Amino acid sequence: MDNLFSDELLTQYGAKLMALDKGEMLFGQDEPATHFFIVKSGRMKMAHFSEQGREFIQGYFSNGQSFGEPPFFAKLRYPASALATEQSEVWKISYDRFIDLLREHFDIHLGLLQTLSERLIYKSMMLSEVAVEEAAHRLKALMYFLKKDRGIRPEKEFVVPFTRQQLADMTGLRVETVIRTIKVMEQQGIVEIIEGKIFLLSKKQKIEQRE
Amino acid sequence: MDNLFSDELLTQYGAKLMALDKGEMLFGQDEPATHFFIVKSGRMKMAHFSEQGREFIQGYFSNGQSFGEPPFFAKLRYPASALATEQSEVWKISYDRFIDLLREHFDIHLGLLQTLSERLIYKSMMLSEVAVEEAAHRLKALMYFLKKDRGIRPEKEFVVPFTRQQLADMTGLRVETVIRTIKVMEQQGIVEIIEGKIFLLSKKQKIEQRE
DNA sequence: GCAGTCCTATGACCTATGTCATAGGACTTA
DNA sequence: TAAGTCCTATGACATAGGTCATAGGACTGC
Repeated sequence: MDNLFSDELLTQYGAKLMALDKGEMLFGQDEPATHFFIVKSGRMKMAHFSEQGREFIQGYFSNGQSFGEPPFFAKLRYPASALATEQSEVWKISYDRFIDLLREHFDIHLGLLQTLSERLIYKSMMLSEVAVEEAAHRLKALMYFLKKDRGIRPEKEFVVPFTRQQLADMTGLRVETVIRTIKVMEQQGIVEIIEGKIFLLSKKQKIEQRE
Repeated sequence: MDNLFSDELLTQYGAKLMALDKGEMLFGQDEPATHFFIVKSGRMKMAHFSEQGREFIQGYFSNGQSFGEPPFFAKLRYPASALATEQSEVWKISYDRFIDLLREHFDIHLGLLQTLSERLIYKSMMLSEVAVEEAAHRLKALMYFLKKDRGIRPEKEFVVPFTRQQLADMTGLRVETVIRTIKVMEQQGIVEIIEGKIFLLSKKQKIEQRE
């Protein structure tokens, strides 16, 4: 999944490789979407900033993942900004040549449909979580989604690869609330905290812990 | 937009027409997505229900609009339930034949990518709104989106086609909060309330009102 | 024509989470 | 080796919006 494009294919259809330093912005929210992108190396963050400067993280993208497609296909403006969280290389793709690529590669076209579908499901899930659930429920839903998304089997534990600040910015909570809620979840045996790292326990581990 | 499929084409690729009474459920959340659907007549609502019974409306779909594609393409479970809000007819489409349809109709395939892209932008927008903005901002963002989405020109006013309860269920607010917030927005000259209906004013009207 | 349901509306009170202040540890940079 | 910066952590307090109760109007079905 999410490795639909080989470097050769991208070059063949006119994609250009761009280098970004850590912290550098690739595009800003409300700019017209003239291109879309695929991460070759490093990691990109898509985030929205409110007028008061509050950040909401729409997603992280790394090796082989594409981003920025929705406004590109819908011919609209980017709803969020894209920033490199570390030194990164991304392929930059323009419209006409890419439509040719899709026309000539059905499997890629279908794969892209699937990628967008998966992302839509993530957004739907998070939207109903953030809209109606409280802090602990939101955090649990996000962590279990991440675990499943990374292909970790249910019976294994999962080290949450984000800081509390990042979890806060993905769930619409404040960092203090995440810290406090995670602590409560530890007491409830849902997670374990070892040297600051959050371990999401499997059901089996939860039962063992209770004994 | 959103009228990619003719009845003939759908019949040709094995779609079946289903009739639904008002209030009837087409599929429930967490069921495996074996089909996806296109509205022929009437109106469908996609909504998620929390364990406490709180409803969150993911969207409404009517004439020619498709729904249920994301879990269908991602081969996952429906993240929400689909209910008829009035007597409706929907086309029911199964996987294999539909993939053939896409293979043989590039424009429809691309159109579907565009449809999902637009929906992804709506979700991204609502997600950051619900996550970090307060009641009035969320309601404004939703109403302006709906206005634009229905192709109403900015200089024209827009009659919001939803009840306060529906607005609440689309923004994660409570109906009392929506009622109170809309009243404040009326005092601020953002909307006008005539016989209970909410009129979203254009900028021009706002200025006139202030005079 | 009236019982039931949905809608808008408003007052009183409550609470989950935000806000602000402070602090110590780990890591990076100069 | 000191100054920044980011991270986790905790206490005190504030508040937006939720909750609950109540009510009148419009509409629907019987």
